Amino acid sequence: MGEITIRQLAETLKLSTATVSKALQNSHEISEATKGRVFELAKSLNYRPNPFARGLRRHKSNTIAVILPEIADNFFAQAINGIEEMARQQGYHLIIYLSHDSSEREAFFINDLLGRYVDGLLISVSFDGIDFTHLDEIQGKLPTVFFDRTYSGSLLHVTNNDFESAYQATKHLFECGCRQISFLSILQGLEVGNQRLQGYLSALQDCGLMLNPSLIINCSNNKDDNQAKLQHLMKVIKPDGIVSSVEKLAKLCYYTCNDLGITIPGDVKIVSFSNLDSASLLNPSLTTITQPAYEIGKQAATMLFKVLKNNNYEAENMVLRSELIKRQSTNVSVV
Amino acid sequence: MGEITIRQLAETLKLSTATVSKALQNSHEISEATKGRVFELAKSLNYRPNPFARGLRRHKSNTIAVILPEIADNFFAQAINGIEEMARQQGYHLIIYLSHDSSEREAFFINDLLGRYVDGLLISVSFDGIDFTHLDEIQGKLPTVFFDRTYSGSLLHVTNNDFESAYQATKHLFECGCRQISFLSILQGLEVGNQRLQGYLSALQDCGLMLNPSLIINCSNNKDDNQAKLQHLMKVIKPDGIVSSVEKLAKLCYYTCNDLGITIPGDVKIVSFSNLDSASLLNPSLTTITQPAYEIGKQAATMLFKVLKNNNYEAENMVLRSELIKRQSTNVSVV
DNA sequence: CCGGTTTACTTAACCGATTAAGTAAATAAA
DNA sequence: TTTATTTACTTAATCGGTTAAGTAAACCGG
Repeated sequence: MGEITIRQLAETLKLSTATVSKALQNSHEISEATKGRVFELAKSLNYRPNPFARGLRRHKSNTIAVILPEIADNFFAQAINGIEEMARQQGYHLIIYLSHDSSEREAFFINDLLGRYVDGLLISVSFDGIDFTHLDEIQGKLPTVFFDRTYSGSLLHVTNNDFESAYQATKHLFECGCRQISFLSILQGLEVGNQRLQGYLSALQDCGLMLNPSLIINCSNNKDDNQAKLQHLMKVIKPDGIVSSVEKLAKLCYYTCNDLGITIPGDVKIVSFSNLDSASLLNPSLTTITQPAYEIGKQAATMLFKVLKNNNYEAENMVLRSELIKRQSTNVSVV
Repeated sequence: MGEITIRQLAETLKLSTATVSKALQNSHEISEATKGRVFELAKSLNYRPNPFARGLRRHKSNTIAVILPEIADNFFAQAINGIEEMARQQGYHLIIYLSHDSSEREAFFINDLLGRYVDGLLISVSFDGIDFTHLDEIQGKLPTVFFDRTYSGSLLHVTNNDFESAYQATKHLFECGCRQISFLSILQGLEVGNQRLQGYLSALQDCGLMLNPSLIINCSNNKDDNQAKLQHLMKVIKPDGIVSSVEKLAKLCYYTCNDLGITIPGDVKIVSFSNLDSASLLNPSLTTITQPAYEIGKQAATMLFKVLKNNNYEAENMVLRSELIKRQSTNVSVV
């Protein structure tokens, strides 16, 4: 039993497909009596318009795409939650792509999307990022909102107060007595990474601390590599405070400290950007800068739908505030 | 500048659209010379066939849907990773829906999907589950593979050895000296929940322990409710071991024990089904039954693509093995 | 050299909706 | 009463591909 088509409705009701189509759209051209008959039959047969036919004609899919670096990360998982919530409310479908921080994959996905598949795009750009030409190509072709990880050419975006957060985190460590504060940097090519680094640097200056370049660790997505760098940091440089710009590096710190017998927060205090919901259950519980991930997703989606509705690119970029949550990993007196 | 259509290619090359279409599909009806010309032009103009037009004609979208209860959960996040990997390899798109454990939402999504939007479905069913009629409706209409959370009428599924895992976990607690072993039950209406409970019961029996019904806590998705039940459990029933059938209940145990000054693993030992990747960083580190979540997603997707390719519903259901990882929360001598 | 087959195309129908343009009947305005 | 307008439809074109059916030219065996 094939799906119900508009033609079947029309034949049953002895009407033309045009009439049925218009009736279903509640057009003023159609009499109330006819509309009633059409609605009734459509409902009773559970008629669902074929999305391909509709999409072909309307050049609209009621679908938006989300491109993320990864999903097994609390920040992105929560962000998707926010995005999905808005999409569902608006009756949109959500297609998901994971770039795994490969801009090559990202470019592949975007090429696909430009093939008129989706009405809009939400993206948090991948990091391995040298080549942004695929992102430039989007401009004017596909309504796009960047969130968290933006790039320089992005028109619309929702971000966090990353500079301020990193500043605050660094200052917090200073106030806890740290004088050799290390910064675990990542996402160097992206605005978000840069802002966090700058916040750290600015805080150092305001605290009257000299910048020691060897305290800045440029991390990557290569875990072994990061581990080696952290080992070196903890063994040789021996900072008394660490600002980690992402969650996974903080975890790596914990493991490294465990291995080396370095105690947290006794020997070194740690604060990390993180949306780990079990941060307070860690040993020791982790002081975090927690981004409003769900809200970021929600706001980014809201912005996109606004653009789609008004059919223009006018919207105000948003900056949401992260929160510094102090826990044991930066405790002054060890419990 | 609108998108390139097949007609434009045809006009440029002074061919019919039929020829171009066939050439692009590498049809034997078309000469090599012509194919070459077509491919070259298509490539140089970055021609992308309109997916609506194609879908309309072929009744195929190259898209599969995934319906999950939630995403901010390590198990599902990892499962999606596996699914996405396979989908990308097969050139399929992935539409995601979150039921938030509401079968009403789930039914709404499924109704949508039955409107010929997608080629197949991967689903882990929602729990609030009394009414499964929307799942019954799928049968024969939409190729579907259930994973982890199946339901009784499911034809194809990928699951875990949940009975065995719960059995093993319970026995592990027994071997660690526990004699009052509590079971935190959830997903009672679903096979997975039932299997876990049965595994627990079976282990009790084999260990020669009497079943004390008040040790079985029927939890829900209401956090406050669960918390109250756990408070009661810890204060009044005072078990010396707990098997938690999901991650979030284990976390709640940790919080509850913290509140009540109950020590883990001293006063009570805990083992939980969990894919928390920071389980080993918790205080104390958590003994887990860890499901191969990525693999489950991957296998479920593989099964679905097999069904789609062969255009039948023949595939062998899979049962993947979870792993019991012993950590401090079930340590016999406190470290 | 002729009928039959193969090759390499083209023509046209089709997928299922939307919508511009057309039309007959009813109603209103002159 | 006649014309203009409104109402409530229908017809047909269209979106951009796919594919069954048709065709002219080349090829081929007897």
